[in-house]
Amino acid sequence: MLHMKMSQLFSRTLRQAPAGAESKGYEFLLRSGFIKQLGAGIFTALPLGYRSLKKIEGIIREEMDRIGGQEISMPVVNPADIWKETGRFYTIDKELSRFKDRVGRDMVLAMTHEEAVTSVASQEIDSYRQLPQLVYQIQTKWRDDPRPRAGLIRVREFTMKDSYSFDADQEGLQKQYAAHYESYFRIFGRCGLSVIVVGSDSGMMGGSVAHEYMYLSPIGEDTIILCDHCGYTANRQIAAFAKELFPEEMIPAEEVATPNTPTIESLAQFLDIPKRKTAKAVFLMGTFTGEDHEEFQKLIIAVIRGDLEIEEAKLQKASGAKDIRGASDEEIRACGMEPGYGSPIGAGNCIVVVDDSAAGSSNLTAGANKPGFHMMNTNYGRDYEGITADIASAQEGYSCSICGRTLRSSRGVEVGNIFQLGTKYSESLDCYFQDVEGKRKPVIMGSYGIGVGRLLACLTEEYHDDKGLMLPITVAPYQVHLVSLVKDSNEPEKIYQDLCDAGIEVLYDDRKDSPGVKFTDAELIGLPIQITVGKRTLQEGAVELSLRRESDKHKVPLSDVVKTVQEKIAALISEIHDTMVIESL
RNA sequence: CGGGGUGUAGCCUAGUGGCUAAGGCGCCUGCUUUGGGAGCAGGAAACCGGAGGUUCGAGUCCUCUCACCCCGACCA
Repeated sequence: MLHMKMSQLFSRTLRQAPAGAESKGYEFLLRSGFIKQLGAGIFTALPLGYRSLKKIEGIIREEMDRIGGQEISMPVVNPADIWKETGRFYTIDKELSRFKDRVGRDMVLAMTHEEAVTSVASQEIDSYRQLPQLVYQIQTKWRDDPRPRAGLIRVREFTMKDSYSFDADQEGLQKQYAAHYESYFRIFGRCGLSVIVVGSDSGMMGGSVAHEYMYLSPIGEDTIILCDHCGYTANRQIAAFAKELFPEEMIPAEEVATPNTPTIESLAQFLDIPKRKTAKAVFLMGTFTGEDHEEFQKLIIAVIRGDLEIEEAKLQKASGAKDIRGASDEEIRACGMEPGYGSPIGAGNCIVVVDDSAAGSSNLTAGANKPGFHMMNTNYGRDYEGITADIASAQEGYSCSICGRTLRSSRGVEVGNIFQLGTKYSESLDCYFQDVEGKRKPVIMGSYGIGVGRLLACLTEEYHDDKGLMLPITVAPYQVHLVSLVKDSNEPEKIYQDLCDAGIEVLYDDRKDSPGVKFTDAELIGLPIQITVGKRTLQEGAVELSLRRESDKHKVPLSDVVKTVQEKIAALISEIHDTMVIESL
């Protein structure tokens, strides 16, 4: 339906914000009657909110179709078999919800659809002639997140656009990846959301190259590291930075009494040395999955120079652990080390990961694994061994690894991501094709997601004032809010019909409420164009037209209403298109 | 999963262990009113999250439990 009378609208506006609406965007989504919460991280989209979501989905469809996507719909409930075959049934923790059907078969609620799509592709694709392929869907996902929060930003049930590319070779994947890279800028641009793209960790998806699209906002849960000079951007989970190393001539290690110095801070102070002359050992318990899918736990010792901090996502990747958590004192002692005075020197059965800051700097003071004692002048390679990797957390103020300038950090919300999956899923689910020479090869895949509800949530954070929402015309539930302040006249009804007949999307406030109520609601819902039909102007044969984002009203003769509105709509749309920034890979 | 908090009508809130649980917004009826959340009159709507317990008596105290929110852990 293009139009709606407010007297008929299913939802209603709230004068007061329900308790628990932390952010403004979320508060207005609730107050304007866009959404309603049903449970933790579970929401109903009411008519207005659903219309906005469908607008966003419409933009996504157009842009996916533009790069050759074919829309499909895959089931939310999957047989667990395919998830067992890829191993994710075992490697993903409680976030993946499982249940048994009546016969006792293991089932899962799909949190993403790599398994399902690869399974179907394996049956459809046999030849290089059928490649490349791109399919997408806009489908419900369930992820039993340990902590939903922030309204629609982080929910358990949500709608996601997920697309999957299938290619015969790496070049093909690159091409589809690049197409998505650009397409996403068009999608977010058309919605009116400015985003930045950052390099990211591939997390549970596996694969190598990945990017995230970030809406920069203090409410974001991710930390982004940026270099304003050379344009380097990355999620902190993988962000690199330039580390200064301090190699020296190695000198013999020496035990030294250091009472009451369980922290780097206290140790450096006690010995009167800079923190960078120390090696910090952080102990974590890693959960690993063996060949037979059996889980086991192993202590991980992460060694890093004392002036830096560990980035757990990097450590997890470097150690190969499926999960990582802080180790208890007992667990540390069980491997022969002393909490607060620990180091990998003489460590028992555990995995040692050494940050290159510690490996590349000499004569560092590390724990002696004896309460109250440290070892001075320890050296990687001589006194202990381990995997070396970058496991340090990038911080604001550090130096850019590319250009050397100072890095900045910002908070961001991930609204989209693109992954180069490679052959992880095609190999495990037997999705092979024959190439020109008749050779059997696994299909090379990519996977690409956009959170639709999260995108709307970000838009409401970006587009509001103290009175309510002011969504861009491309995503607002309706284009025009027609407010009638007159009775005993059928002129508003006529205007309403004329606008509808012209294909304009109108929300018509035909209620018997007072002007104040109507104006306030119009501001709260915040449709981009408002037409007010009042007694005075009507006597002059005119109505008033205003834009939500501006305060001034313009008189428009009755005969010009449709035309003027059409012009305004066109202007607002082209304004969004004109300010769109599209980046290429 | 750890820490903290909140559950009283659709929404926001009040309610020393003591009569029939109170108010505002919203809702219904009637009249009045129509350029910024109107007025008057009348009305409907709550087993006070749930279960136990203490007590002559529990919305109020105790125990357990459930739900939701916030911080952290976690997370595409």
